[in-house]
Amino acid sequence: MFQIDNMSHIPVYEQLVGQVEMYVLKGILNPGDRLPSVRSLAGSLAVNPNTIQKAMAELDRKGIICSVPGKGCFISDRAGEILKEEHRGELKEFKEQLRRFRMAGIGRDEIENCVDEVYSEGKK
Amino acid sequence: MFQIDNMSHIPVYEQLVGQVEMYVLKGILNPGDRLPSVRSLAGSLAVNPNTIQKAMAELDRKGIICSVPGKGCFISDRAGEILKEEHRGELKEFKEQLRRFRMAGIGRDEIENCVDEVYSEGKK
DNA sequence: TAACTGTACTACCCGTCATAGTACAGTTAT
DNA sequence: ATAACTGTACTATGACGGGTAGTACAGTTA
Repeated sequence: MFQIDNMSHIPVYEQLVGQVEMYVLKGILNPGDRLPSVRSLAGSLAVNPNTIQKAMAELDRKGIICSVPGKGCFISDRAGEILKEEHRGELKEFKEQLRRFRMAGIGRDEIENCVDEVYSEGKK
Repeated sequence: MFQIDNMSHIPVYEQLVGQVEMYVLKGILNPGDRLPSVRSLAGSLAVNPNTIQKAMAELDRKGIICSVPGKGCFISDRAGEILKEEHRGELKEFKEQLRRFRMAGIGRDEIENCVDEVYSEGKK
């Protein structure tokens, strides 16, 4: 379910956070679902338990999961809601990227093509 | 002309690289233009000369500027061309971002609004 | 000659990422 | 109750990158 890219410049714990969030957005992980334990994840991913715990702590801090000592880590009820709100906030940064594209001479039609392509994926 | 945000998590030398590239794309810096010297920039920006030099080395490596010992650093003839090509390569990453937005429930209309807004800025 | 230019090099500080090992408290099944 | 799990906390260590500090060298220009 999870996989780590050791060659990536992105920290391992951030990769984990990102993958959990992605699975939540995709509906693969749903509220109440239990994540693998810190130690089992550390074993299967060949990563130090502390690194896994760091990812769990971050997810718990954001409200994506709910860590319960002795029981495990569970997807929070508001996980999807929180993530969607977070992405909405990234729209500002998105505009900055668009402005850079425009200055780089990338035409509006090229952008429109990308949007059309992505938002047509998986449609009937 | 240049300014550094010490509170940013982005390395100073990367901020400098980004600003030079931005000015090139905006047409404020043009081929042949001479950048302030390493030491004067270090002084005015209150940054170590080594940090400035690191930015210059990176810009020289990418072909954006041409460093000439004893004379100075000058905007390369192909600077604009190189930057536009670089941004074109980022279209793939742009699509990934779009997919994340779509999964986060951001509608196509919201994206279209952003595109329209950005590509309408500064138009007659 | 003097004052500039870019460049190279070493040394050091600091923060982050990751590992390693230990320990403690809560939960669950036997 | 015991054993085996669960999350959590803590210290110590090593590696790496960003940044500073200082020095030095070679090319350019007035």
